[in-house]
Amino acid sequence: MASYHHGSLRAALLAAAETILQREGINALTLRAAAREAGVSHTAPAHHFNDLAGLLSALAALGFSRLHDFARAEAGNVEIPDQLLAHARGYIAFARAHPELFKLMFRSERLDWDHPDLASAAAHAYSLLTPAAGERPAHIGHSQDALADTMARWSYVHGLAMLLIDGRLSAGVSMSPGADEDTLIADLIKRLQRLDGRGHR
Amino acid sequence: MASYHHGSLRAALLAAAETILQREGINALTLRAAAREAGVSHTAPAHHFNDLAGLLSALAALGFSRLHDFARAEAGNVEIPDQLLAHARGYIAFARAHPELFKLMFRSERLDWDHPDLASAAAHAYSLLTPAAGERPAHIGHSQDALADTMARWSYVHGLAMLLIDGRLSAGVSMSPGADEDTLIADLIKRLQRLDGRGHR
DNA sequence: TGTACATCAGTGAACGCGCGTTCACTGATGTAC
DNA sequence: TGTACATCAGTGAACGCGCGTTCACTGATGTAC
Repeated sequence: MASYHHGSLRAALLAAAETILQREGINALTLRAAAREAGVSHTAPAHHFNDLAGLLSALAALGFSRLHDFARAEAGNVEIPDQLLAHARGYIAFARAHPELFKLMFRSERLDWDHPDLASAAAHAYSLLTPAAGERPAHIGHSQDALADTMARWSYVHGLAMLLIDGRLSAGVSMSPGADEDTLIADLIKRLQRLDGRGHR
Repeated sequence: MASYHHGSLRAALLAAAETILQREGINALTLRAAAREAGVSHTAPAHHFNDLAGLLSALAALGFSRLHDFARAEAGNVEIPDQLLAHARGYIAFARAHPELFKLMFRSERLDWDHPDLASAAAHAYSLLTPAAGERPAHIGHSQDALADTMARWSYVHGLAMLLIDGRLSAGVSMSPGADEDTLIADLIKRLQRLDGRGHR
């Protein structure tokens, strides 16, 4: 353990990076800071991640995979028609549990989307929001409609998550004193269902 | 003009900052870079904005005021019941026209929300999304419902804007070859109306 | 109308800081034979 | 089972860079009398 070689420095650096992210925010997250936090020389990270974008991208990939797990966990014991809402609850829960990590995942200018790990982890997480084949009547299941539904769902859930963790909803809009925040959020998530379908029903 | 005093350096620095933002992104926007772009010594900006957060906050305030103008312009000749959709169209149009500025406006960790200009400009812009008093029947116009409606609207429009300018919708979700992007976006904006009201109608 | 003086706006040299990167290195591990 | 050697993982000193900040300054403007 106290040997010259660390053994699992890559994982240790990712954990250190997440610690810094939570404690000091994204601007304090540098290659040198991650090395310091992991107790290792400041040139070591370059052996595992080429540069800062590599480290941030790996951390974001880890975030997307954890987002997926949150959504799946929430949908575990739920019946098929309610899975969409469960996934949305998981999405919001993840954003509130890991706000800095969530924000990093959408700082596109600092991530390298050519990293296959990142791209596939993100696609995997978002596949949970696309309408399942059996979820709606077959005759209106055109791929164009499914695409629009996916975009609408993703926009709503993502926007809600962003504004919640930015404190813009509870700060900018003055909360009524008697309002239960969790109840309000649960109500907002339920509205997600209304976005589906091209027609005005 | 070639005098020692600039005369309108504050405005010139804001314009220079916006140029840098568009050209090189938010990470390149520093006090020194703004001074360079404006052709002025690198200590000059401190006379107008205390520090970088001051400059960024002033620029964000300018962005919120422009966002408000976009939304109002779109709603100019539109009848009352359609004003909400017009405001949403303006919101999306602004985000697409000034993507970097829009992103800066939501980089909360780099802005100073204690600056009164910023807080009021943001509140002014967002007042356009809150349900107007006469917009809905009085007997269901409880303030709690109005708050939830505002949050739902804001979440959806904001999420859509964010994902659009990040290229995540057209990149992550593969666009159908024949799909007209503008038509799709117009359809998505129309769905905003369905979010209103607490009940399931 | 003039004069004195305070204030404002911008300059330019200098500083210390943390950053990423380069470089020659050292110790541990794996592999060919 | 041993030996030689290549490769891998991490070290530590040194570098140049752009940054924000401080400081003494200078030129222009406004104001009191």
